Amino acid sequence: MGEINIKRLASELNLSAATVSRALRDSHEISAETKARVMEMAKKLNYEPNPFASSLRRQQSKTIAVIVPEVANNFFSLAIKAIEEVARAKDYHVLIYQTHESGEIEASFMTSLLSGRVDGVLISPASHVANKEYFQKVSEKMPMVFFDRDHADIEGVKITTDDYDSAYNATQHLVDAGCKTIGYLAALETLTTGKKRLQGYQDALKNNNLKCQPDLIVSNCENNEPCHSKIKDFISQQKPDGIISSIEELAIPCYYACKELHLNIPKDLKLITFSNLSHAELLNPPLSTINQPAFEIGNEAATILFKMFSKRWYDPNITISLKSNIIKRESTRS
Amino acid sequence: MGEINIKRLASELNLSAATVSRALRDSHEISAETKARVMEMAKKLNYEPNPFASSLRRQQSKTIAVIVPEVANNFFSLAIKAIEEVARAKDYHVLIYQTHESGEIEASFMTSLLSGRVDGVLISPASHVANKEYFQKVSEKMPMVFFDRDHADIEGVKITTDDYDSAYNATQHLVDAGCKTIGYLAALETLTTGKKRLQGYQDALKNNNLKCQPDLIVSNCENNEPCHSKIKDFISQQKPDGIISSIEELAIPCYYACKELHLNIPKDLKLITFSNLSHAELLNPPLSTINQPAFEIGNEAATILFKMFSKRWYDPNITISLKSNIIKRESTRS
DNA sequence: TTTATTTACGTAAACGTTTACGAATAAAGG
DNA sequence: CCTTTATTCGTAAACGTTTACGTAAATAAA
Repeated sequence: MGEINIKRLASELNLSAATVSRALRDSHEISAETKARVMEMAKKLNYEPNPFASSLRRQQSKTIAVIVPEVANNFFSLAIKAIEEVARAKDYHVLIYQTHESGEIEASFMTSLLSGRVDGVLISPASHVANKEYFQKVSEKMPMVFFDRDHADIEGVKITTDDYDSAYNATQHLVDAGCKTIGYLAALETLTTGKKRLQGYQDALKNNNLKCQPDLIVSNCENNEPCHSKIKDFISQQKPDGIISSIEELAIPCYYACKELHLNIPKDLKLITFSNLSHAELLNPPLSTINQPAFEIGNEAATILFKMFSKRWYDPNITISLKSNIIKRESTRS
Repeated sequence: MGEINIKRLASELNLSAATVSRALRDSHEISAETKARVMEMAKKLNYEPNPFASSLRRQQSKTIAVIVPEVANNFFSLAIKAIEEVARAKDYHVLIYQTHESGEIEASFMTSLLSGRVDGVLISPASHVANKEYFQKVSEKMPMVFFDRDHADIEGVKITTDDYDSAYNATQHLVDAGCKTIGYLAALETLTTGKKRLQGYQDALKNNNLKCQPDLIVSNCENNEPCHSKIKDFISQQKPDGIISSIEELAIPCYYACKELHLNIPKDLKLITFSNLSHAELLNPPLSTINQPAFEIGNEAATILFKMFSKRWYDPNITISLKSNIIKRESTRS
């Protein structure tokens, strides 16, 4: 029977395609009676307008892109959940891209978006950064919002958390719990996010007159396998009595390392981590966490993006910081 | 300076748009020399072909849709991770839709896909089912693959796990551990997935000559808040010494309920659950799980979808079952 | 040499919408 | 009565590609 398009729909109704188009878009130029006829016939024939023709003509895609390092991550999956909900409410579609922390992949995605495939971008940049100039290019062409992660040297709208404060407070919490030798598991070091967390940790140490030795900081530890032994070595050699982990993925190995080293959490070693683990309460021992408002970040970022679409947002260079929530549990009990 | 399109690119090169288009697509009709010139200029001008014009003309979108109940879920986020990777390798784009278990939302997404916005669909259907006829409509129009969840009365390509066997084996495991009164936390009851799990549980009980009372089955428990008290009431009233949970979301409340009821896992109550919790090992006590190969399911589903695109897949009605992995931990120790 | 074939490119139509412009009718104003 | 304005719809161009078809030149076959 062939596909049903607006011309066929129009001819069924003895109308022009223009009139049908306008009726479907509820234009004031069309009489109520005609609109009703069009709607009815459209429903009857299961007419679905071709989005590509529409996007081509109108120069807008009704689609946004979400670029994240990984989907399978407690934080990002929650943020995506929120973003999809906001988009759906606006009848927008959501394209998902994973960079796997690669700057090259990120660059390839971003430049492909220059084609106009999307009306806007929500991005949490990869930690392995390549060139960065594509950020500029994309944001010149369409609204773009950074969420959670960002680069200090790139302007734009950014939704982050209070990374400095929460790292500072978490470290202070360890100090208050009696820790004297506090290790830091670093990550995202190329990003503002990671830098601020590290700075919060270091400043907290200084303000408590605790030494801030470089060998208390474990870096370059974001791949999986070597990570565990690196952390285990760190614990057995430096013998920290407290650890703050800048990402969840580095805190989990601590549990295993402590088991293997027969160290008790929190007696021998107290542990707190940035995390969106939903069951931290049920771990053995319950894990103290710096909980980022992942859903709220996604929600806020998407909401602002849509405001930018409708020109109800004017500040092209602002950072909005949402508060993280430190939840003290058994793993940092003094 | 205006947007750079194929016509401008062509005029820069003193070529026709047709030649440029063919060169960019590496057509044999174009000389190597011309191709090189075109490529160079395209790169120089940062030319990105308009995907809508291309999709409109070629009648294909280079995009697939993934419809899931939730993104923020250990299972689905892993599956999506795999799907995105497969899609990226094929230069395809991935649209994400969340149904929140609503059949109406699902129906609305599916019918909107009839517009041709995507070349194929990967779907894990909502548990609250509405009409179902849209499954037929969509699969008539484009390749579609069910993953994890499916409806028995709908034909199609389905990638599932061995729900019956794994539920049976998990129940048997509880029996072997000495359980006599084994409760079942039901979910997904409208789906084949849920029915098979329940059947596996029931058959295992029968084959072990254990009574299979209806009041050992907790149903309609997929919303969050009422769920906890329902499970707590169930445990305190029916006093099961073993529980198998058909989804992770129902197992977690058991931990809290047992705490509140001062019951010890596994001494008073043994617990095993379908789950993709990555840190089940670290829970208190470590949780026995029926681990579904989420990544592999996503990978397999996406791979088959692409085979369907290229007509290298012929069976329109087949169910491929991947094996789940039962991991016995402290929570079911006898 | 003539004819057939291949190579390399151009012309123009097509994909299915949307919208600027125009026109016809009806209503209102003078 | 004529003129203006509002209402409602149609015509045709435009969005940026792709591709069927045609063609000129070069090469091969005869």
